[in-house]
Amino acid sequence: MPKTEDQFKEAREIRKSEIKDTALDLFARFGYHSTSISKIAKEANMSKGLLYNYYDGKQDLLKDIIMTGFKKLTQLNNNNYETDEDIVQFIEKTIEEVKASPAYWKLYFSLLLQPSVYESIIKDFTELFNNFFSKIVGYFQKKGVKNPVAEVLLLTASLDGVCMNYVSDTDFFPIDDIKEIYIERFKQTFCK
Amino acid sequence: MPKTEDQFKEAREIRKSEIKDTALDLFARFGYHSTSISKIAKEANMSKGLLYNYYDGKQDLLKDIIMTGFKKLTQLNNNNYETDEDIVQFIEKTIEEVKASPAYWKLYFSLLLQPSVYESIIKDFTELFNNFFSKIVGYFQKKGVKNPVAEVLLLTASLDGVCMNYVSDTDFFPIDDIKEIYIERFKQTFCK
Amino acid sequence: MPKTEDQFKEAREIRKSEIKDTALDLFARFGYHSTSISKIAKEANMSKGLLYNYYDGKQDLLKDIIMTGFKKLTQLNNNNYETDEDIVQFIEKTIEEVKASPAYWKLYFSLLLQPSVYESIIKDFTELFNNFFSKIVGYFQKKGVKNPVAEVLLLTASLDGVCMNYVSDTDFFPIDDIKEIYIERFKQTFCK
Amino acid sequence: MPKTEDQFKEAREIRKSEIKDTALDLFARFGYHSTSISKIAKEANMSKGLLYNYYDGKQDLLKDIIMTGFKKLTQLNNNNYETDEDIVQFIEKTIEEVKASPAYWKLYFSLLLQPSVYESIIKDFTELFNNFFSKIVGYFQKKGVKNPVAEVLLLTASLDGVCMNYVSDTDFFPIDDIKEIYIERFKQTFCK
DNA sequence: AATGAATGAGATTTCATTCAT
DNA sequence: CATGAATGAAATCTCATTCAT
Repeated sequence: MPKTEDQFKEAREIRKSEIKDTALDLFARFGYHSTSISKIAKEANMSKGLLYNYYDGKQDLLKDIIMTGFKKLTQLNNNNYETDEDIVQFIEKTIEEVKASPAYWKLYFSLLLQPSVYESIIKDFTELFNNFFSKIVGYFQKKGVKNPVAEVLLLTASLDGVCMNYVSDTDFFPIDDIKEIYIERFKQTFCK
Repeated sequence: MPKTEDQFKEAREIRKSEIKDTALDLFARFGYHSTSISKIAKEANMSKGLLYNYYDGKQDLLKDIIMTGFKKLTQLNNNNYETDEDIVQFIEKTIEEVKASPAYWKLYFSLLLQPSVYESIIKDFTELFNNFFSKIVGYFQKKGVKNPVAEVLLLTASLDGVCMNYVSDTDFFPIDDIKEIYIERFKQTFCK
Repeated sequence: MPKTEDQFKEAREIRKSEIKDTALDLFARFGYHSTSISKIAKEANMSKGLLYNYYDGKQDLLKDIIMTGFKKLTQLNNNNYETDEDIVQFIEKTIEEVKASPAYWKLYFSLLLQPSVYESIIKDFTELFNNFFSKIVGYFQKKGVKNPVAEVLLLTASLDGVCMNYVSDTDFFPIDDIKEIYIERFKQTFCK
Repeated sequence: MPKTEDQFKEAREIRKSEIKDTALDLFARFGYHSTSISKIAKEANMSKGLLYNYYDGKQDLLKDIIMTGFKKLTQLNNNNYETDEDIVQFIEKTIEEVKASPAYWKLYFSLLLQPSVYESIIKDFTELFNNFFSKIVGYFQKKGVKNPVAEVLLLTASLDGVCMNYVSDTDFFPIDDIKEIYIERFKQTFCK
């Protein structure tokens, strides 16, 4: 008896998830360029051919991995950056997210400075970031700081650095202590 | 008149510098993996064969590039991190250095999370960093902060993030404004 | 009520015809090698698996396409090449046949010079052609021409050329005008 | 002692010719699609990699083969189609050319009806043909025939057919006899 | 009868590295 | 010192065919 269309679709999604998980793991551990399609297929216990049944190629697979994580992220944030509490929550959630998926963020950061790989993927990210950016600039404007744009960039850049250092060596980097200090200092500076 | 041995050596070093400069430029622009030896040789106006006369291979070339920058860095710092002024100077010098050689630091950050490429190179960096690290922990201990190690890591991670964002888009990122804010805030927090 | 064996057979033949039509269209438009089994199956609204239920493979499908057209052709001709009128009719019918099934003949000509594809198929064609050939040689012998074999080959080769040019660009090539001229000239030359 | 630039260039051209000759032979014998790069490299006694040093790929190689033959062709013709003798010479030269390079023309005809392969290459051919076409239409106009365009197309199509049949089986097809008949008939019809 | 997942062989292509000159 | 031809291993990708359901 042949499977129904829905059954096929579901099985397909499951299989794609397996591939994505495997690939993400390898990409994060060995780097995108040093991970071959063959390696991914072997690790996922399937033939190379089948992988190409699911994805158009390595870039396409990468894109799906990045986008899947990215969608999860957009669902996470309430996208409100008005009160002090909103900002603090944003910082906390960001760090929690990185703690939850260090492999994903390791991949993300490893691609950031590789235009040849990243450019084809980055568009949606930029859009999301710009949206978030303008909102949070508004927050700092209300605070009356001298240079709100620079203020936002310093905030996000610092967070980037913290997250990047964490994913680079999760066992060593005391992310929770640092989160605490960082938030404490943020409150001291902006929430009197 | 035949050249002396020293003259030979010097000429050789000059040629190696040319190669390094070319390669660094290409690595930073297109990424390490997307830059072929052929491209480097062509861009440096020499044959592939000659390039292999100077370097044992792509990795070896990369290592020399990274190490050359690294030596310059060690000469830069006075390696004293005791007074407030020392720390502020460290921050300033770091940012000035990144402004002076954005290509180098772009390459550096792009490799940071690619163990397969970086591992062979990173040892000396770690050593330098550890040396610096323990000294600066001392500074924060004297300040009486609760968690000096986390404090140092937050400082260096933030700086990392700022520098990485700057090299990722030097035209857009207002590094000077951010430096100013960052140092100002550092003084407010730690130098009363 | 279950279907009779004949009904089964007929339904099967209809399905095979659908496949053949689809495949012929694709082969003619994109070429045999550039048309994948997947594409044919999709275009024919069936699964690859089912297609393999009807045909043993790509070559087998091609063979059936070629043979079906070939059978139609044999039924068309009365196979009599004795009078002037017979030859003229042969020319006319050939051209009409090509006008009726340009896709088929495009495929045919595109395969003619690709032995690796065609060899397995060509045998029956050769046989038919030889049969036709000897008969038409007789016609020219009776006409008393010097080299009847060459005469037949020139006739068939010219027709080949005309047909090939027509199927290569049906919209542009004025096949009817050319047919008219060709027959007129044939009559002038051989039917005094 | 390193070779001079000219020596390299010359050696390169020789090597490219070897590759082209080998590939043309294989393409003509087995067809373009059924001939792999590996096979060409093996037959030419070189590694696949080296072949890619000379050509960007299979299509590029094909293009060079076709274009090389095409240039030879343009040099051949005096490009004058005014007198009866001009046309007769054109016919003769065409056939002589096909006799001289049957493999080339087999390849040419085998590609004619394969748009997926040919399209990228055909432009220059079309241009040449159009140039020739308009000139020869003029010839038939002066002859006062009813439909000069159709007349030219019939002529070229017939020649195509003759040539194609010849290259399809050079041993069997009596090209010289046919040429003689064809020219004789042409004279009878148009040169009174 | 019917599906599309799965395979595997082989095709094209890339490129760090070596080598003859 | 200097060249670019040459290699070979490995990467990406394709697709006719088989198979479990």
